[in-house]
Amino acid sequence: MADKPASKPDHFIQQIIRKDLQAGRADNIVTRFPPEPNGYLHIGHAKSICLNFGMAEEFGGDCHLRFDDTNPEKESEEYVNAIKEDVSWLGFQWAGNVRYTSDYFEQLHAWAVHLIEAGKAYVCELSAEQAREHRGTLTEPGKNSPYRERSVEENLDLFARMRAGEFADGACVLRAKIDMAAPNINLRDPIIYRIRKARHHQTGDTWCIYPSYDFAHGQSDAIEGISHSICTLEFEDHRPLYDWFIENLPVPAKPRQYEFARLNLNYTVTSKRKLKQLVDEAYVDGWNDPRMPTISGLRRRGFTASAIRQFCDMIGVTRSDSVVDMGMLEYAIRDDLDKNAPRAMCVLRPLKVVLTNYPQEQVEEMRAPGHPNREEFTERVLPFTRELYIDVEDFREEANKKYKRLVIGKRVRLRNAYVIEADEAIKNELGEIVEVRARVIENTVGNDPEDGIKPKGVIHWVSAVHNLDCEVRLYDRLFEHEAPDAGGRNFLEHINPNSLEILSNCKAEISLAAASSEQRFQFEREGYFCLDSKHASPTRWVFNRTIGLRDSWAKMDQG
RNA sequence: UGGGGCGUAGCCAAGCGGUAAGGCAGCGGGUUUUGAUCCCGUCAUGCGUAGGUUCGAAUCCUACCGCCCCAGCCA
Repeated sequence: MADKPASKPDHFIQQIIRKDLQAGRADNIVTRFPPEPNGYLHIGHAKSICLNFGMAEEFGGDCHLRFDDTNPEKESEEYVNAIKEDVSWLGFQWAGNVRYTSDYFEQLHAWAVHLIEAGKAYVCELSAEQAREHRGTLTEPGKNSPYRERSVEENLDLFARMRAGEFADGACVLRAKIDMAAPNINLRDPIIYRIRKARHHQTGDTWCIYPSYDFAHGQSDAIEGISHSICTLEFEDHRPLYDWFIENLPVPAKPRQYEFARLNLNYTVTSKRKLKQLVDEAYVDGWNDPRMPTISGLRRRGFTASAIRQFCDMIGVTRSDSVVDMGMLEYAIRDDLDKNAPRAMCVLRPLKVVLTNYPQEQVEEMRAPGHPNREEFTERVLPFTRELYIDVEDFREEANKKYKRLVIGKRVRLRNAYVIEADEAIKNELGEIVEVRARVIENTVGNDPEDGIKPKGVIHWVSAVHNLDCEVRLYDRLFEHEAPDAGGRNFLEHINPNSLEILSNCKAEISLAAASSEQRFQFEREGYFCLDSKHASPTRWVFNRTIGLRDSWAKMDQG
C-alpha cells in the first residue's frame, strides 16, 4: 500500500494537453515531427521524435512526419530517405503518408496573395545589405522600407512576376507588413517569400520562389490540423509571428506552438552543421560512423531503439537549458543489453596458455548458458583444449591480493570450465611474456577444487584451436572536452585522437561465426558488442564495442 | 543598455502555499563461475541572492545576480 510504484509525473507538455482536452480546446491531439532534410537525425532529434510521437500515442491522436523542405539548396532526397528510415527504426509510425511542406506550396502562395490583397504584404527590392540596415538593432527600431507603401495592384503584379521567374535571386522578396519598430525583431516586416532559382528535390523546377520557415510552418500545421506544434526554445520569439499569420489568414484551424529545451549531451555536439562538417572533412567515416551521435551512428554502434527511447524518457521534457551527462545514455544501453543480449566470450588481446597436464588431442565440449538468468536463451558449446587463449590483462607474474585473475602459483576459474593454476611464464628475448604454463585442477567443472583451495576469480578464455579470428573496434568519446563547442573555440580542436582503436587479432568463441549484421552480444567481462554493418562480411567478422561493462576494478587499479 | 526565456544536489528532474519525489553518477555493504547484473543502505535544515507577505514560502510580491536565445533572402 504505502510503497505503490509511483508513476512518472506529467511534464509540462502533458499537463497542457490534459488541460486542453478537459477544457474542450482540443478533442483530437495531432502533433508532427518536422525535420528539414538537410542532414541526418541525431540524438537530439530522438528527443523530439519521442515527444511528438509519444504525445500522439498517449492521448490517442496522430503524429505526422512532415519534411520542412522550404530551402532546396540545402536539402536532398538522400536525407529524406535516411530520416524516414531512422524514425521507423526508432519504432514510430507516422499517420498517413509522409508529408512535405512543399505539398502545400500552391496553398501557401495563395495565402501570400491573400496578404497582399489585404494590404499586409509587399514586395521589397531592398538588397540584403540594405534590408539589414533598415532592420535596426536589438536596441534601436528599424526604418520602413521605401517599398512598403506600394499599391496592392503593383504588389500583385510584382509577386506574379517573381513567381514567373522574371527576377534574379535576391532582386526582391515578399515581406509581411507588420511593425518595423517592434521590439521583437521577428515582427519587423519578416520575409515570407524569396527567390531561389534552384531545383527542388520534391517539386523539381515548378517553383523559383520559396516560402520562409515562418510563413510555411504554422500554415502547414493548420492545413494538417496539428493541435500542438511542439518546437525548441529558440523559436519562442517566433511565436508572435506564428500567431500573426494564423490570425490574418483564412486557415482551417488554429494550431498553437509550444517550446521545450533541446537536448545537449556532454562530450559531443548536436548540431547538424557541425556533424556535417565532421562528415565532409572526413574526421569520421560518414554520418553513420559509430562515434557519431546520429541515430544511424548509434544504431551501427550497437544501440537499440528501445534504449534510446528509454533515455529520452529518463531525461524529461522541460523549458530549462540543460546538458545531460553521457553516463545517462550509457546507462540506458547497458540496462537494455544486460537484459537482452546473449553472452559470448571473446579474447581481445590473446595470450597463449598451455595446460601441461591436459592431453594433447583431447577436446571437451563445455556448456555455457546464453544468458545468466534467462533460460530461454540457447546454450553455447565451448570446445576446451590443451592450448587456450586468455587476455593479456588477465595474467600477472605476481600481484597483490586485490588482483583476482591468473598469477603464478595461484588459481583462477576459466569461465564455464576448469579451475587452473599457473606455474610459469615463458618470455621472448625482449622479456615479453609470450606463453603461460598452467595446470588444470581435476574435477573442477561445476565444482570447487576438492582440496578446498578456491580460485581467486573468473576469467574468460577461448580454445587456441577452435576459435574465430575477428577484428574488434573499440570506441572512445569523439571529443575530449565536455563542451566541445563552448567558449567560442573551434570544436574540431577538441577531437579525441584516440576515439577509435582497432584490434585485429581477436579470438572469439566459434558460436559467433553465425552472428548477423548489427546483432548484439555481451562479450563477458568486456562489454557489449555488435557485428558491424559496414565492414563485416560472411568471411570477415568485425565487432563494434557499443559500451564497456561498468568497471569498478579499473578505478581500483588506478589508485 | 531592446525583446523573449531559464535558475531545485556533480548531472537530469518532481514540486503548482502545508514543511524538498524519482533517476544518473558517487560512496558503503550483501549475493555472484562476468571486478557485470541484482539487492540493501547513504547522498539538499536546503531550492541563484536579498528583502517582503503569511501561522506557514522552492511555490506569492519586490529588487538584484547569473546563464541561454533573437539583428539569415537558414530552420
